Amino acid sequence: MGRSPCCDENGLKKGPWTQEEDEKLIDHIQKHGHGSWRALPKQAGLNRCGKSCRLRWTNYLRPDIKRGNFTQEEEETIINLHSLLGNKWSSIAGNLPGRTDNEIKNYWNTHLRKKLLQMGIDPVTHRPRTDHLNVLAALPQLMAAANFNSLLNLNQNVQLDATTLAKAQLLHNMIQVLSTNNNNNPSSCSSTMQTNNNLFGQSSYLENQNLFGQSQNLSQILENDHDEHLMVRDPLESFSSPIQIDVQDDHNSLPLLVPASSQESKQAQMMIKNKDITTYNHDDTSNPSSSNSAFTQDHHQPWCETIDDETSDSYWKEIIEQTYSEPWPFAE
DNA sequence: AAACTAGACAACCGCTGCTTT
DNA sequence: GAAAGCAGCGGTTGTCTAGTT
Repeated sequence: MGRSPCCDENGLKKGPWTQEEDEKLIDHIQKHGHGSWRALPKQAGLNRCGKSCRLRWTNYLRPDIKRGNFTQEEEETIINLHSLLGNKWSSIAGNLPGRTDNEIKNYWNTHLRKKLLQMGIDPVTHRPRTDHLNVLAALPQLMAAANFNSLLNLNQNVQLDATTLAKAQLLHNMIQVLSTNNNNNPSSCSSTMQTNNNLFGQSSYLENQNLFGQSQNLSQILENDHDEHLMVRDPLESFSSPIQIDVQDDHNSLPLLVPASSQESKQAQMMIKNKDITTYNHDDTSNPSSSNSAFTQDHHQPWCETIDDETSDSYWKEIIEQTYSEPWPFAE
């Protein structure tokens, strides 16, 4: 497709538009429509390329453009759609009347992306960040209080090398944190969750995405009993009882931001394509496979795969070093 | 008051896909 | 079927402004 860019032509003005240029463009389009963008500048008496005119019109001068701050509803829609569509800004903009792809893209990059990062959510995958610095942000204080000696005592009858022991201890403490947050006091959850609540006024996103993402991150040690609670098998189960975590089935919660399966993702994209976004509801009880159980059983699979792939020694070395703020004590 | 920095957003650039010739 | 033309998309850059030192 060999074609030289239209803006290669010499002498055409670039940069910010003046009011006079805006008026010329608006006047011409109101009278004649834009027709061929390539031909428009000449017809309108503008020393610009057609591309520049099109962008100026679609992103700024169009009369149906909505100005002003994004509402919370719009924010949620963008995040939701972004989790389904990725950086398909024009598709996202198609579901937000009055907003342009450029505006949404800018808003994402300057606001929403940061918000998600602060919440410990990867803005690309819409899953808990895997850099474990954030995932484990709440751990250090608890780790300090952890009774490592008791673990050693408990392990006296088991042959474990130091590395395995450290891994087990870390998992053990992570589960303690998770079970504490869930069993004792829902309001005393991690700061990450509180941040999330502040953003959306609801906690469901994080309950689905982050907290249980963490639980399911430990897939090798968890067992889902397919009811409304998760049976957490402690990695050191020979030394302690399984921990039960209650899962609130909040029907008033926001829809899941990430489809439970690739099939569901396709379904969502189809609906968006058909401008039927409002009908996309993960909690559709008429279809059991799309209910929350889909999340708890299927959705976590990629996340588990991730952790499975990362259970190398280097991965653990990094986690343990960061958690204990000490050098890896088991260097080869 | 000047210099510097960071955030926000408008605009540009290069590429892609569709349509036309 | 190939080449050319075009509009649109997404990533990136440039510019402006407000806040900080």
